[in-house]
Amino acid sequence: MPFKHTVLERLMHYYYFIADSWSGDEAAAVTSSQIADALHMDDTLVRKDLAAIGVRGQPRVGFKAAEVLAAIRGVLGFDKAYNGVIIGVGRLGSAIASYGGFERFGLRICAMFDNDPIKLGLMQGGLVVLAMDKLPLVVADKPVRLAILTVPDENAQEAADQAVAAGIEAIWNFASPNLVLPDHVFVRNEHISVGLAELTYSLTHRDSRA
Amino acid sequence: MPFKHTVLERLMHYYYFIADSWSGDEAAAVTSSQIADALHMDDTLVRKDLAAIGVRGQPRVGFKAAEVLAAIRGVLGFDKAYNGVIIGVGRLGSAIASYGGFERFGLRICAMFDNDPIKLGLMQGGLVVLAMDKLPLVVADKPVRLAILTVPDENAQEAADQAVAAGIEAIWNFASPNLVLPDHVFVRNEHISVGLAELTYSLTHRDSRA
DNA sequence: TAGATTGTTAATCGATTAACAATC
DNA sequence: TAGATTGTTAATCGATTAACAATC
Repeated sequence: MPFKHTVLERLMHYYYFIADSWSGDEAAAVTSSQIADALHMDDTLVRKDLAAIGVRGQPRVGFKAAEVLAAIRGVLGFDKAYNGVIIGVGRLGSAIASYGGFERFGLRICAMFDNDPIKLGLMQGGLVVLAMDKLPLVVADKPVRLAILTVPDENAQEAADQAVAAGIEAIWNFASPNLVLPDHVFVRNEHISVGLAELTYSLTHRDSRA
Repeated sequence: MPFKHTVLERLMHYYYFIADSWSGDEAAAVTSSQIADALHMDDTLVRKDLAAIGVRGQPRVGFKAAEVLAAIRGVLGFDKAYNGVIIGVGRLGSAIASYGGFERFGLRICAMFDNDPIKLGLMQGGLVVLAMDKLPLVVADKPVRLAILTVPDENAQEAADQAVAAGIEAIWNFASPNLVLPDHVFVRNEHISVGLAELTYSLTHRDSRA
């Protein structure tokens, strides 16, 4: 069942809302309209989404919070462990390395790579910086499935090619260029400019609203 | 005309593709199918989008690249200047401060704020770090319309409230919590976990593909 | 039981694609 | 002119919402 991007987004929102408001009580229930109200959406859509991931509710009661959380973790893959590496130890790469929130979702950053000799060996968020030619070894050894790409734009394609050659299956691309890669490699682009476009658009057109 | 998010994304993609492949020749043209092929989409949709932002093409020739670029800049607001501030001088805030790519889209970062006394006065990307109580002065003085929020999750709501009280019109939220703010404030959430969800989902279900 | 909530079918809505006439 | 490409209407598709019977 190929989920569209927005469904994943919604599941993530459900997850945060339920996790945040959950007492920890195994039997605690949440209704589709509680979720819908909090997220400003239709309750039917919430039930559809939950049905799609195999959660059954109870009439007059709602859905067991613990069950919903577990189902979302399962579908999104948070209950499995993945190794990831960061390629490009600039400011952004360092910031991501020091972010501790990935483990909660099953992602473990296990190494950082950079070609700048000055950065080699440097500790960043508890990780040593290795030279790019060590990438294939590390990928094969752990094994590593995900590469987080935080290199300068002009190096993005080459670094991505090296990652794919090493056996990486998915790339989280924080550089601007759209990478040209084999179809079997999954790419998620995190271009900052898309968010920026939405913001400048809203600022430009806000006078005409309300 | 309230554009949906995805339309803005597409316009941004058109912009990058045309800007990258453009010779600089004022008369150079690009056809809807050139754009569509490069971006793996239908050429009719490209023409619809371009028509929606008021660009007229020429049969047998295509659309003038320079005209399309100018129209997109106009719609997205890249041709106007905005001041922005960064609130929260952690690693991510510093990384954003040192990113030089915003000016191209009309956004100028003009100050950074943090409550940690150790960070005050520190230079980051050419900007001095100021205490949060200076925020209203700076916002009113420049004036500043956008706040980039890179504080720890637990301080996000409070910092957002202060920004709104100071007169900020839009917030670019890099923290996890969904902010509760007045309707007139535009919020763009940049939760890292949405991208992460897409990646772990793709890694979990990749075996069943192809 | 009565009534709140789920689960599901049908209707609606909007966005994308197909078809094709108009244009240069 | 012939033919490539635009512009636009009609058809399709998929996603969201409405309606309501089933359930506990």
